[in-house]
Amino acid sequence: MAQRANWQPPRSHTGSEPQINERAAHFLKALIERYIRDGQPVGSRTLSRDTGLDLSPATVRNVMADLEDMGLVSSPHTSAGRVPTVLGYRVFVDSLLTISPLEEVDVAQLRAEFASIDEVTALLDTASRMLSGVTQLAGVVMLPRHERDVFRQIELLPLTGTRVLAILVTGEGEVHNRIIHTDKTYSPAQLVEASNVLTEMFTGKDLRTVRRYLLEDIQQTYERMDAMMLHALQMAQRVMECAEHKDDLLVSGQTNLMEFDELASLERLKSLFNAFTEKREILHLLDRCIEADGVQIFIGNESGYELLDDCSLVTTTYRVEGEVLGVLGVIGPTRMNYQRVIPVVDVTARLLAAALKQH
Amino acid sequence: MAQRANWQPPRSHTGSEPQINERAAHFLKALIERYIRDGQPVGSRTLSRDTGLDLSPATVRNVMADLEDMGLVSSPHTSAGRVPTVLGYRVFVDSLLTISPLEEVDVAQLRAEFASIDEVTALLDTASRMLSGVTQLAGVVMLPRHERDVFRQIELLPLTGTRVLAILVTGEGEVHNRIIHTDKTYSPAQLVEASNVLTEMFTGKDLRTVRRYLLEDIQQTYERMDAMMLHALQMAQRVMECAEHKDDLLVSGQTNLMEFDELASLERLKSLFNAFTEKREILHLLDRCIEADGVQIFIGNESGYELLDDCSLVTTTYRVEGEVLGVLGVIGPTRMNYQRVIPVVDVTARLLAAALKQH
DNA sequence: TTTTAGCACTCTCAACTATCGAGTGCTAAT
DNA sequence: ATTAGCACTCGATAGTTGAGAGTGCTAAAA
Repeated sequence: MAQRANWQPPRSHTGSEPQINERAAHFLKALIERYIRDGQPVGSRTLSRDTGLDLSPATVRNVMADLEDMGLVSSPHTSAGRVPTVLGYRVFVDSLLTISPLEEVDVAQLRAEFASIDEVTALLDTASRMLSGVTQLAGVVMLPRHERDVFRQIELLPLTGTRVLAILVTGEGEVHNRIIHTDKTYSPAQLVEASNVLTEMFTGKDLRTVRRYLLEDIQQTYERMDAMMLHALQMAQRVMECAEHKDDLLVSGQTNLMEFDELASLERLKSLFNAFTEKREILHLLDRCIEADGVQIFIGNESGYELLDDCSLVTTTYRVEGEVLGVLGVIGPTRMNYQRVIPVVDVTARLLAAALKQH
Repeated sequence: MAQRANWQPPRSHTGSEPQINERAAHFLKALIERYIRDGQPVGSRTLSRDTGLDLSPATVRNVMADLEDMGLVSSPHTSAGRVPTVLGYRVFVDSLLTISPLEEVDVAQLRAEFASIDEVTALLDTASRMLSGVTQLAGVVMLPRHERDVFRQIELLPLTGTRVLAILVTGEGEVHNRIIHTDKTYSPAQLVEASNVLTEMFTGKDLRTVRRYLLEDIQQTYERMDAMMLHALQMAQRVMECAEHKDDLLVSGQTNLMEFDELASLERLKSLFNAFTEKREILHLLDRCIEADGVQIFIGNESGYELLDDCSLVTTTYRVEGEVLGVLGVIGPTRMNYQRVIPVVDVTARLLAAALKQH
């Protein structure tokens, strides 16, 4: 039940896809599946043997020539077999792929892994490890946006000088802390009072509301406030500034990518690994997936990021009660086992969502 | 002043080092310096040209044969030049190396980088990036142990069920938070009271003292306590359990290591990178450096960790007021520029210590 | 006794060649 | 529409060769 992949085949990606007849499609599918398995260009002889259809290599060659004209396959050189192009993968993934859901036992095992975990960050971390562990690719998890988190309590503690440590507790036990600079020094008692004022004022509201209030309403009621209040709100503003940009990226299993010879160039790997530590570019890319419904796939250069040229990205959102919390997925070579990866990503997102919901 | 390297040459590492005469030492030094520069085996012709001494290649060859007998150099094959062995590097590093302190302008620049930073973790992160940036190797920073941190405040917040969010503030604005499970549910008011009791009880004491109290004294005064108190202390125990093992590792610039051909094998890199993400082994190794005074160096297999076989580790401790806080350093290929790396590690540790002292 | 020149020798590296095999495109026959 | 046949292309592999770098040894020179 839970693990049925909600995969929508006919969502075309780069405009319209080439029209191919049934037999050609059959061969394309066979070719890509074979290529994904072996990583070797596939020749006409192999293909004529492989497919159920009883056709001679010569016939297959004719079909392949057609597929090549359509830009779905290409040959590395004259006397090698054919290899799928990005467009070929696209067609494969959009309309040829047969997704079989994960075994219920596997799902149960994954679910159990989540069950023993308490903290949100630990859950996300587990999800990322799970993705990379199961697929043997790199797993990525974009942390939930905190927009919708519920303000719960704020604590202000004096440090040396004009520095104040602010601790913001949201939702079910998320702690954000930050050091802010104030224009004057406050006594511990003053800070306690400010904390109390703010906590009372905002408890139970979500952060978006709080932020809006701080930015807009504060202007209007400006004159009517006493000094204490004003200072408290100014500090709150500083704190919220940071809570905004807290969304971050968890990556695991990077080193799995070293196993694939299509990525084996050190230069490639280096830029890829740098991207994983910089996180910025990957975050941008994942941000673009946040609106999509269901599993989304970027193949090769479709992402627009040169460093992912020989890679594919399979993502989906995870959500609680309809609200999108974040994006997770895997990054691997274009030649990855989509048939398996897609349901894994799908299920992981569902399980993560279910686990998060309990909090 | 601050940047004078406190490098103690005659600290022998693996027992006694071979006795070599002055001329041989001179050649060994020249050979290693050359090899570090070019990465190519060094031949007798080159060496006779390079060194100030006016000796023919033939003479150099005799000396090299001696050095080879002593196990200080080796030749990859008959007709290649010589390459330093681990033992050769050891001698070089222990007694041949001339350390020149960093330029004052460079030091000032690094100092400035630290100056603008507030939070402790950010400082450590900067140190790590600094190390990798300046040396073009991988920088590692072991986080300070929290043993000596001062207990400042504890906050207990109820979550769903019997879960309680504990927030512990130590020193100047370090926040540790953890979810603990209790045996029964507490009302918010009860938790507030417990927080107050604990905060009053422990504020100003260092964590080690607090922990000792929790483990020992608690037994003795057991009967005389009221229920509230007992519960509070039990929770405190749980919290302290975690604060102990919080010491962690920051790594940056891993990808720099991909540039070195001696590490270019994917297998090697993979195990190295895994070690960086696992952190466990590296932490163990750094732990062993914590007692040493001044810069410490592990060359090749000296570390005992197979995965560092072709690597060297240059570390030093950073301390505030005599108290060792942690260890930092760089990891790079055995063929690294020790002459430059050693002062960089040394200075970074001093600057970091100075920056930390301000808190 | 130390240093050096000379020389034969070893080994790597790069370039070149030959060969094999896989796979193709095209054409003509089925 | 499909297939067999055939010439052709290209990559991979192995073997060959020559150049170059560097060595160890020996005998002569300092």
